[in-house]
Amino acid sequence: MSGFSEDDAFDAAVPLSQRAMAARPMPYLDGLNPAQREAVEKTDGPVLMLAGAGTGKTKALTSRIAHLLSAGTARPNEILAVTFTNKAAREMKKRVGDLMGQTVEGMPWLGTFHSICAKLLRRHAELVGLKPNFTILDTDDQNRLLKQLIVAENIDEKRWPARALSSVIDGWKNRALTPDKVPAADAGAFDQKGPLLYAQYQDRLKSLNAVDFGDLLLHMVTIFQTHSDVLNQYQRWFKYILVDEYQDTNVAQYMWLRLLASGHKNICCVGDDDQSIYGWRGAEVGNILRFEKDFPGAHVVRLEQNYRSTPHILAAASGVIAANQGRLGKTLWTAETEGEQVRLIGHWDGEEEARWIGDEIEAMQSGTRGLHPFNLDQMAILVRASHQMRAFEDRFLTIGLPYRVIGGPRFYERMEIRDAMAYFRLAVSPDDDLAFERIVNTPKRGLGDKAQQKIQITARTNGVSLVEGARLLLAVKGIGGKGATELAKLLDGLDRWAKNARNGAMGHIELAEVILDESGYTEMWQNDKTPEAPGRLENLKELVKALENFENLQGFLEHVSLIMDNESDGDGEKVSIMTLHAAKGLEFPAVFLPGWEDGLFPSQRSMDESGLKGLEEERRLAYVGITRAEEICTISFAANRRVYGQWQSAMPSRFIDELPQEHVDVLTPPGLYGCGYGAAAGNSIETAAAAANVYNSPGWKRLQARSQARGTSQPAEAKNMVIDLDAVSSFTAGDRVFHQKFGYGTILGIEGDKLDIEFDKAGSKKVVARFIVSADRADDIPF
DNA sequence: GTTTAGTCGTTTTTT
DNA sequence: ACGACTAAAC
Repeated sequence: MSGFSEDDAFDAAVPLSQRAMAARPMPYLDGLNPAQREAVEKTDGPVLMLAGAGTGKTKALTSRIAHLLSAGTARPNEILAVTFTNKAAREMKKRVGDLMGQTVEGMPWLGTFHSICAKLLRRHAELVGLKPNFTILDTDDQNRLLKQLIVAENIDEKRWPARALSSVIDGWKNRALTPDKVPAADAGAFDQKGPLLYAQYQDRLKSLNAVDFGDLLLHMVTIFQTHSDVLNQYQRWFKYILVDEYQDTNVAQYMWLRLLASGHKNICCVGDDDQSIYGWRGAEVGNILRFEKDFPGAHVVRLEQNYRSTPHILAAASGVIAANQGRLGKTLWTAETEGEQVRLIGHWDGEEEARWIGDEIEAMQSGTRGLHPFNLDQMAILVRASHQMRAFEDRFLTIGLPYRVIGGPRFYERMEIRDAMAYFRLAVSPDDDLAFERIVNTPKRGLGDKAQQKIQITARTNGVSLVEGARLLLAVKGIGGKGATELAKLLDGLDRWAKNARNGAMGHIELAEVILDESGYTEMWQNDKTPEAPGRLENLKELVKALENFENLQGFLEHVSLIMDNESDGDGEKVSIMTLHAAKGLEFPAVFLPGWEDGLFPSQRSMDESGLKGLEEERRLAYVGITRAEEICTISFAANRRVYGQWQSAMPSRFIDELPQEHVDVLTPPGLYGCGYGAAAGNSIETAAAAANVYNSPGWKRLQARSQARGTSQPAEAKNMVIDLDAVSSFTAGDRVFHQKFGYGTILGIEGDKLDIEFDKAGSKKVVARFIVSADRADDIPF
């Protein structure tokens, strides 16, 4: 194989300054504690770095790379360093660069599992029947393809939806099972048709010259297993292997690593079994638990000194996680002695919880909580499930508290971005059938199901792409009316754009703008009156801006499927709202953990589906949540919550009882629960009755009284005392207005700096005036 | 072919 | 409660 030629260029490129560093002292070792130093200096043989939360894992990992490089033990291109996310990879690259005191030229093999596998697979694509320029399908493409197969098999797609099949198939791919290796035990999957459809799907992918995310790993494992010459090359090449977040690896990733490491055995895996929270998507905690068996003679280093949280917070987290079985075991400690206890408070319902947290954030921001003032960026709300975010969004919008939601749909999987990309893909390669299907009737061109079917049939009978099929169909007048003119226009445009893309008559950025313009796609959103439309137009602008970093459309498309992140909402100080999963790896001075109720957290579904295993993963999630906090950690729960429209009461999370009392400051007075109401209610009528009771119950009154007395519950209105009269005075009752989230509405009245608005879709709300735009100006919100 | 009513399924999410 | 998606009416 000639696989290495392109990277051999790096050999000669090792700068002299870098080679000379071997002779210099090693400044990167100075800031390390003994355990970290051990993890850095023990370079040879298998090493397991058990790094608890906040123990300087990334520091150790990057120092280790710096050590290998500056001691001359390995060249940058001989180190394989894998992460799970692009963000982590970027961070590591940057920090290695910082440590080396210069930009490290190279490190071509520092990246995510997927991006590294994509790179490898492009070199060896032919070994699994692909061309090197294969396209990488995302989940949406994947589902549409599976749906076609399901329909073709005459399966009721209602009862057996494509998403279910895709998760079955992903499950197999995560376990490195090709269609011929699916175990008999799984034969019944997806109504007995799973294995068959899996095989069909793989064939279809091959004929499209495409792979899905799982294939990137799976194909490489297959290649390594069946072509020992290729495997041997890489075993020799990658002298040192480093793996981040090892507890999150699935079977396929594990096999891939083992195959690569079995030569030199210089593999260093970093992880924390207590932070394994991705079991539901194939991660095997077993991988990290088994490490010493898998790699005999493994050296285990424990990083246990925590630099992030106060002693109380650490103790609370330890208390919770201690209830789990089968841990490798770590005891976090800190040199800190000061700090607040973990705060715990119960609320009447979810809305009150959101109200209280909003007030508390404002209080902490202004420093009226007896603590130093906190910046909004330093505070975060971490929830179990994303639907919990809504209560906070609603509340914060009403009181005018700036917030940012982390997570949600990724930039590149938003509808408008995917549509635009489909246009670009077609301009670059007109035979991209999936792209054509996507945009043929977007914007509406009068080409519905029937017209599309005709195109499909024409294309198939002539053995050509859909674009060519459409052309043929048009030539024989197989289609008429508005659809025909529009289709002709589209094909015409595609030709023109393709020509421009090839000859480079205009810059690729300009070309992208022209495509979006001439296709009528931009116009479609400009005419759209839904509240999302302005945001979508903005996203399109951002997409075009992102093109600046690439040479041409082709290059952009090559990388975008693996690399695009949504790092857009960076401006301004805002409170972060995110799921516990999204918070892993982050830290905040102040953290709010709402919704600690049994059934919500731990999630009932998780416990039902995975039993004790599920519960333990939920507990690790609790551990992750608490350990995100540096100074203040506030856990809360609500007695009642509206879930799927129905009021339900719940018991406080069992995890709350696992918090060690001496490290918790209980803001909740006793008596809210267990007074013979609420908890035992069986149906909604009883619940409603119980609810009415609770409101007047002595326990509830005590809770209210005590909260007032302690000063935990007073609203901190200080900030809103200054009424923004300018903002208010530009409106009068009856005005038509527009709001980013709620859409269009009519002003009912004005109260202070809040406007009482009846929204067309969202109902009536009181919203701070500065979030409101007059409806006739909604179209030209500056982008 | 497009609009509108009705049903269904609601964790967590990267690549 | 709500949003997404599908089936029937326009």
